[in-house]
Amino acid sequence: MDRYKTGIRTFPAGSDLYYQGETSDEMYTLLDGWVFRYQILEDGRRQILEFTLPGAFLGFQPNRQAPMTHSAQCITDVAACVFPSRNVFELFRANPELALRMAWITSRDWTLAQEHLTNIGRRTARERVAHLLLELFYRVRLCDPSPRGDSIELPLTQEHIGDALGLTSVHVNRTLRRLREANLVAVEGHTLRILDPDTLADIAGFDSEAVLQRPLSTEPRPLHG
Amino acid sequence: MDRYKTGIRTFPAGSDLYYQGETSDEMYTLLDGWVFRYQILEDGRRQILEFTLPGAFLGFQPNRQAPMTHSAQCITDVAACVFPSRNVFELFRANPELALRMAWITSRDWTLAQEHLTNIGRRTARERVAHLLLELFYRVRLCDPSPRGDSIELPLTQEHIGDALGLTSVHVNRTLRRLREANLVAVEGHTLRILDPDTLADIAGFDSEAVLQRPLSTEPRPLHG
DNA sequence: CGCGATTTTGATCAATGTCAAAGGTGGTGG
DNA sequence: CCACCACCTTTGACATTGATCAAAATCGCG
Repeated sequence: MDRYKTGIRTFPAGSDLYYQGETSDEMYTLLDGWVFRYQILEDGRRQILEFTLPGAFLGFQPNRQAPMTHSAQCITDVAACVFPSRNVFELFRANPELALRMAWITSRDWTLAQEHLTNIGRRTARERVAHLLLELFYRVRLCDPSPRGDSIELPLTQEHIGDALGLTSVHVNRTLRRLREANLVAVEGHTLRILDPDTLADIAGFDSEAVLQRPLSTEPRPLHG
Repeated sequence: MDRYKTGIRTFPAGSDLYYQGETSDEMYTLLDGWVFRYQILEDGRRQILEFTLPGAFLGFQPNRQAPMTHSAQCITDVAACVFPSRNVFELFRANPELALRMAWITSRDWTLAQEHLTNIGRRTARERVAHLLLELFYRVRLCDPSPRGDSIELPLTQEHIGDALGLTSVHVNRTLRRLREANLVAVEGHTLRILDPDTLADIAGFDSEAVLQRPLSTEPRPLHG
C-alpha cells in the first residue's frame, strides 16, 4: 500500500478533504486529528454522518466517476496519508488482501451508521447525547489506549454534536447541562469527563461491543498504518 | 459462488432470517420478496435501517464470531439463496473478485444508510415520507424495470414506514393524507402511485443519483444472480 | 360472518425548535 | 500587554412539530 501513496499532507482545521457533489481522485488515511463526514441540504441544514479518528479511511467510493455522496471536513488540524483513487480497483485486484480489508472497513463504517440511525430515529435527546458521548469516549480510548482515566479531549462544538444527532445546538446545550447536573458527565472547554459510565450507558442503551467492533486476529486489519 | 451455496430456501412473511444479538452462520442473497433490517431497543422501540429488495445480500458481518448487530425480517414471503458464512474470508481470499464485489455492495449499503441518516436527522415528517416513497419507487423500478408506469406494489404497513423514518404510525398516516390531498401520491392498499414525481422530489430534496448508485460496467457487479 | 390487524380521526400533551440577547473565551494585531 | 473581535455557550420566552391516548371505521382473511 505504501508504494501507492502520494505522500503525507496536512490540512488546517475547518478545511474540507472533499466535497459532496464533486468527484474526488484522492483517498486518505487519517493519521492525526479529527474529521467528520457530512451532508448538506439545499437550504443549509447539515447532517453529520460520522466523526472519524486517526486510522480511518476516507474518500473511497465504489463508483469513481460518481460525485461524492458526502463531504469531509477537518475539525482540528489534520495529517493524512494521501492516495490516488485512480486505480483502486486495479490495486485491489492485484492485492486481494486489500480488497478484503476494504470490505472489512466499509462494513464497520456501515455498522456504525446503523447505530447512528437507531440513535437518531428512536432515542430522546438525552439518550442521544449520552450515546454519542460514550461512543466517542470509547472510540478515542480505543484509538489511543495510553491515557487511562475518565477524560478525553473532545474538539467538538455543541453545533457539531447537534448536527450529528439531529438536534439544535441550543437543545444540545440544555441537554448537556442536565447531564452535568445529574453528575453523569463534565464537559469543560474541549475536555469530556465521563463521571458515571454505567448510568450513562444505561440511559443511552449503549452497547460497546456493537459500536467498537475490533478486528479479530484471523480477520482483516485496517488498510494502512 | 454457486458452488458454495447450500441451496434456495423460502421464508414466510413475518419470519426473521437472523436476529440481532445472535451469531449467524448463514448469508443470503434475496431472490424474491421484501426484507427489512432493523434494530430493537430494550423497551421495544424499533428502528428499521433499510428495506431490501431482490438482489440484496444479507447477513455478512466482517467479524463472524460477533453477534449480529441487527435483525432481518421478511415482509412478504421470501425466496433466498443461502450460503454458509463459515468460510467467507477463505472464499474471498480464493476469489479476490468476490471480495471486491463485497466491498462494493457494502459501500452501496453504507451510502444508502447515509441518505437515511440525513433524512431522519434533518428533514420534517413530510419531507421524510416523500423521500422514502421516492426511494422505494425508484429502487423497485430499478430492480424490475418491466412495469413502466407510475405505480409499484408496496407491501409495507404505516408502522413499517414510521419505524424506518423515526415517526409514529399515527403521524405517518396524517402525513400521507396530506400528501394525498395535495395530489402528490396515492396509496391505496398495497399500491403506491407517484402522481407528481417532480414536486415530490422537490419537497424531499431527493437526488436519484445518490440513492440508486448503479454499478458501472468497468466496476464490480453484485455478488450473485 | 367474525376476528385481528391496520387505518383513520380527534383531543390533548410533551419534546424540541425558534428567536433573541447576554455572557464567555481564545486568538490576533496594535 | 491589552483591546477587540469572532465564535461559542448559556439562558429565557414562546412557537411548533410530532407523540400519546383513545376510539371508530375499514380491511383482509379464514
